[in-house]
Amino acid sequence: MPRRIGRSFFRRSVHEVAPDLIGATLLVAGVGGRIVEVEAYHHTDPAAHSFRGRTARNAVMFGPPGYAYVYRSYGIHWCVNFVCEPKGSAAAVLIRALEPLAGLGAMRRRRGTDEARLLCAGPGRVCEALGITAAHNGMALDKPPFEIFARTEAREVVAGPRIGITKAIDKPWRYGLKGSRFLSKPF
DNA sequence: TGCCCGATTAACT
DNA sequence: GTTAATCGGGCAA
Repeated sequence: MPRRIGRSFFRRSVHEVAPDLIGATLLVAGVGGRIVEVEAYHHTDPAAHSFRGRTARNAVMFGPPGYAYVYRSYGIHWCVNFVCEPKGSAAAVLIRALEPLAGLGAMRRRRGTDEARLLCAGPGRVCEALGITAAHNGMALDKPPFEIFARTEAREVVAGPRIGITKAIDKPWRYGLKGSRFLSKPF
């Protein structure tokens, strides 16, 4: 049986947690799959929402690790992060893509497509497929509806520049499962 | 208050 | 390759 990830998993550097999440399994109310792509953000990082200090939107990032930070992107999509590091670092890992494994029917219905590769390839798509909305902002990651299981097999992680940002674009803080066909973009 | 831009996506040409 | 959809944050005035 896979090991359930607890809150202490997230109380480390965001750059340790991020690659460690590659290959882990994320479920929301039983729907989800293997995490194949994430990005790391930190309050010292100009590209991070927490860079300019705490606001109503990013307040969860400034709280304790092991909680979900969900925000509205471009006024349309939802994106989910896992808050990391001791409280105050305002660091988080953005979940960018999954390999769909559980609840495929629900994902297809929510996403309006049958193509497995397009169900969870991108942060907005992950949230739509898993039914994540503002209602999940601030929820604990070790309690329902969230379930996260540690990876059980060795896997090769690749790193590269983050996507969709204009600041700190040189930082190689995007991590992915090497060779996965479920990435939002190849590395 | 008003204006611009963004950790995006899908539907265009 | 380009663009619309749509809204909160940041900054200028």
